[in-house]
Amino acid sequence: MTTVEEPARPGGRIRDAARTKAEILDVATQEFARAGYTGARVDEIAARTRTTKRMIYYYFGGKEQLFTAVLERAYSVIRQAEQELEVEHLDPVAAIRRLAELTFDHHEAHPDFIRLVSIENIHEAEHIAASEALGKLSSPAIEVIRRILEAGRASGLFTADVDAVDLHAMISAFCFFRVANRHTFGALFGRDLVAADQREHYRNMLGDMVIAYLTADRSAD
Amino acid sequence: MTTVEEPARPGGRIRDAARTKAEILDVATQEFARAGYTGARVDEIAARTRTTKRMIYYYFGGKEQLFTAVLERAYSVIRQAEQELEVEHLDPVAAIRRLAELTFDHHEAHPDFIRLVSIENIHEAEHIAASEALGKLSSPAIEVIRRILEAGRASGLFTADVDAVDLHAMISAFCFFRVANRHTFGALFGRDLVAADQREHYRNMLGDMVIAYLTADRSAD
DNA sequence: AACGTAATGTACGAACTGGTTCGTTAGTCA
DNA sequence: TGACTAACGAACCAGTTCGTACATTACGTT
Repeated sequence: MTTVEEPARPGGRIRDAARTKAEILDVATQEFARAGYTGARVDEIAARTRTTKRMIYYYFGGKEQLFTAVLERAYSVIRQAEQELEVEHLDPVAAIRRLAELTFDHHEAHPDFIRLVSIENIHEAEHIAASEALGKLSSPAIEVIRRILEAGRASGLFTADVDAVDLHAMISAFCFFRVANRHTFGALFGRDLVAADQREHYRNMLGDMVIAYLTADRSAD
Repeated sequence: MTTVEEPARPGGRIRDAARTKAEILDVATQEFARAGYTGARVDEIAARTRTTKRMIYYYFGGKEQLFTAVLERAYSVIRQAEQELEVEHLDPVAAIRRLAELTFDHHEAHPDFIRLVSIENIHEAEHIAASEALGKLSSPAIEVIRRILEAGRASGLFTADVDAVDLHAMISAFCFFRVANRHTFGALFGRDLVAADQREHYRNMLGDMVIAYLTADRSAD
């Protein structure tokens, strides 16, 4: 992730707290994502690092806190990406579609993050709850959605009175499922949801779905 | 799940292979869903059974095969529920909405199954792949969807040329996400997607979304 | 240059965990 | 009724895993 590649000074150990910490986090992210929280091995993480297991306990305290730190950094990467949303200049329909596509792309580009979230849910989000950094700090994307929805309603393009968090859930659900359940879905239905030649198809499907929902005539219900 | 409660004959051990196997599967389902594959403890499963760890190895061979057996039975429960779909007499719009609601209800009613699927995806569906019973045997729900879509297109109600498997993915994504990611979503956005008083809201939202997608005017794109 | 502290490495141990060995009992069939 | 086998239980074992005690070294400061 944030790996700062430094030319490994040969012979003698180097002292670089920041690099050591970052390297541990990088490897830990991979290992936790690969095998789950319980399946991840502290020894394995240490072995794939230029430092030793001792340092994991020195810097993070233990396996549990290490996993929390991994989650915190993984979420901060997403937050950063969401900050860069520049959709104010677009019309509401295009803005929402753009937002959905960015979410789609981000999920596809970060399968490790998706796995970490799945794992954290198995553990009922206890690490997020224990984290001061992550607690109740909602995504800035919600604010963006809220403003787009407001503009869409004002201009009469959006018929429905949709909540921003709900719309975020709808978009995330589609993107998350496609990546997270790729394997069981593929095994059971013989279709790879993340196949490269299907990418545009599903990306359009998501946009169509969201726009259809927001602009649908709900009077017939 | 399929627990057959028998009055525990006091004193002396009883011999009932079927019941012992079923009881092991019941407890194993809970334990695997609770802690994940690696986190689940064979000793713990045995302890919560009226039999011993020896029997787990006697009947299933090992932890891996036990988990596979748990998955097989969990999926068979869903298959059975899907078989009972009676939507042929409904008009296409009502039929799709009905199907979506049944999926919604089933996911909500079986959170353990959702967790097992999440866990199996972390392990890249290797157990499903190793299972002869589950391999490439697609859900009967797909056939139902295909017939409804056909009728919908024929009557001119559905504008889009949507694939049955894709629509199944769309519906599942919403239902799955709501249950599977309940905890992280709740921690991050302060909203419980599975709260009882929000149930109707999300159930309607799913139906509206799917119908909007299927009946939308796609000519403007 | 001496020194103090942050950073690092080695070796080890106690508890746990999946799996097995060996022996026992209940039911059934000739 | 006696013997044969499926079903079962207790104890145990070998490998693993998180975590720590102790020793050591690099680097900034004075």
